[in-house]
Amino acid sequence: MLKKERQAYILHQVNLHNKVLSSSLCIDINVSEDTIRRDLQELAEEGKVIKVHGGALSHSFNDVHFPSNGVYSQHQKKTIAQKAISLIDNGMFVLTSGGTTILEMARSLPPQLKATFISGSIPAILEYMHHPNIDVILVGDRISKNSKITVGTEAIAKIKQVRADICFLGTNAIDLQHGITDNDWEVVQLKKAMMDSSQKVVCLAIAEKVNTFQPIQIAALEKIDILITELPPDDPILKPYADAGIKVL
Amino acid sequence: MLKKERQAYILHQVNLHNKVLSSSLCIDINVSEDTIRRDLQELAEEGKVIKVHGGALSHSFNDVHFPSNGVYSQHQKKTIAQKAISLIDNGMFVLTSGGTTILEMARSLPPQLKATFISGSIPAILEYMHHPNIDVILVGDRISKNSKITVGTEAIAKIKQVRADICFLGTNAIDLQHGITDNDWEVVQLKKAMMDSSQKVVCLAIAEKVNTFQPIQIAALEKIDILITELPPDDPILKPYADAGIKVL
DNA sequence: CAAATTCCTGCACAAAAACGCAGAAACCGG
DNA sequence: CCGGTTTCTGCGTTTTTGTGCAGGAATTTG
Repeated sequence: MLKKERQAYILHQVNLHNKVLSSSLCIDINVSEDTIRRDLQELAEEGKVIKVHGGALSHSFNDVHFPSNGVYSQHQKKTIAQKAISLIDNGMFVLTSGGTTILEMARSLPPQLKATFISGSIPAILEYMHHPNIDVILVGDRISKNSKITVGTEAIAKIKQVRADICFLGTNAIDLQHGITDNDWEVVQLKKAMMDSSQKVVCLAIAEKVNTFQPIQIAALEKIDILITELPPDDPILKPYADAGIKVL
Repeated sequence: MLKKERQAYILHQVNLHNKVLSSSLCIDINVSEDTIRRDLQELAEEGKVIKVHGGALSHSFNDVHFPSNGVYSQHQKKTIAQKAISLIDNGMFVLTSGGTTILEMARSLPPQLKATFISGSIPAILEYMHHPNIDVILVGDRISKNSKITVGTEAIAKIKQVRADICFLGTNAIDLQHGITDNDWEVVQLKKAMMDSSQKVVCLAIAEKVNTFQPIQIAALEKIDILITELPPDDPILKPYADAGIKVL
């Protein structure tokens, strides 16, 4: 990996998460801490970041900026993202839906990962685009402004042409009786198609979505291979899902 | 392999993957590292790539370069955008390419305008999405990271299905002899398809691009209906284009 | 205050760049 | 066809750059 490339990645991470730890960076990029420190120093001299003990901060974050209520939920999503990423190997074809959990996953993808990501979600695509080694395939069609995702028959037809290794679904609601459910008809159609086109189906859901349901069904529980929440896999809430044959992470 | 041929190949690789390693290039093309380095140096002097230790990067990496000349050029682009917008009426189907000029147009669209915009450019799509009354159709396919636009046969096929009223092309180079030209083969294919699918073809070009040319031709002058620059229509530089039958705004 | 990180300095090694040079190919005007 | 010139390419050699490592200093933390 080239120096500039590394620095661009660091900068992206800093601007994204407002902070970065040199320790985690050198694991991510797989270089020595010295290199990271030198990079941070260089970026600091150029005024791109603020170097502090143990890492660096974004310039904008210098002001006391409280990330409102998002913080805790953000942390939960990071946990989910990490678990999800462990399922992705080099060379895979990955289908993803939209949603903030997926977005968090996109942001946390390790830079050395080489894979092909397919999605119709604009925010997710933006993240994938910043990644140095990921090929991005955009599913086209009409854009639904509120979900920021492409919807329609063309999009569905395109997804059906794909044979993906794995599919990550941001999940709005999941319960034992109704399976995974949602409230946007068009998004539901899309997610159905994505499930059909993938060998493995992974649902990402923060715990507060578990055991809730929405009006429209996407799929029954049996269609799900893996369920990821921020809770430990043996949490009693998740027990029924494991019993139903779903692998819980 | 000829020098120009080699450089075109390198440029293509850079535009495709955002980076190239001189080591891998000299294996690919089967020449010495010196030759590659000399090529990269040449391309860097022409501003086509950014040379770094170990290879080269596409311009999209140092986005720091953008804001520098941005201010003045920005004003010119606003002028162009205003002229372009005057061509759009309610109910129209509009095809647009990518590029900063198109982006400026997207930002300046009057909020009451009701129209359908079709594009494969991610930045442009983001702007259209924020507009209250515009329907957005996204052309899907693989994303070229450096031009932030979808490229490939699928994208072209989709565009060919469209019958748009008007098509706006951000133009990298235009001159009397070669017509409009560009340096990315895939983008060229896309723009060709867009022109074929539109009743009217409008070229947006800041004056410094006029009377310059790039290696790959998109279309001859005759295919262009309207040319928009920031200059007044009667500027002597534009006279030959008006004489060639193009409407100059 | 003590332990654990993290940071800095100098150093060594490897990879890449720069430089000069020479052979080969293309170009060209007689 | 033929010398002379220019251009292009590859090969050593030297210089620069990037990276990791080992120590000791500085810092955070409990």
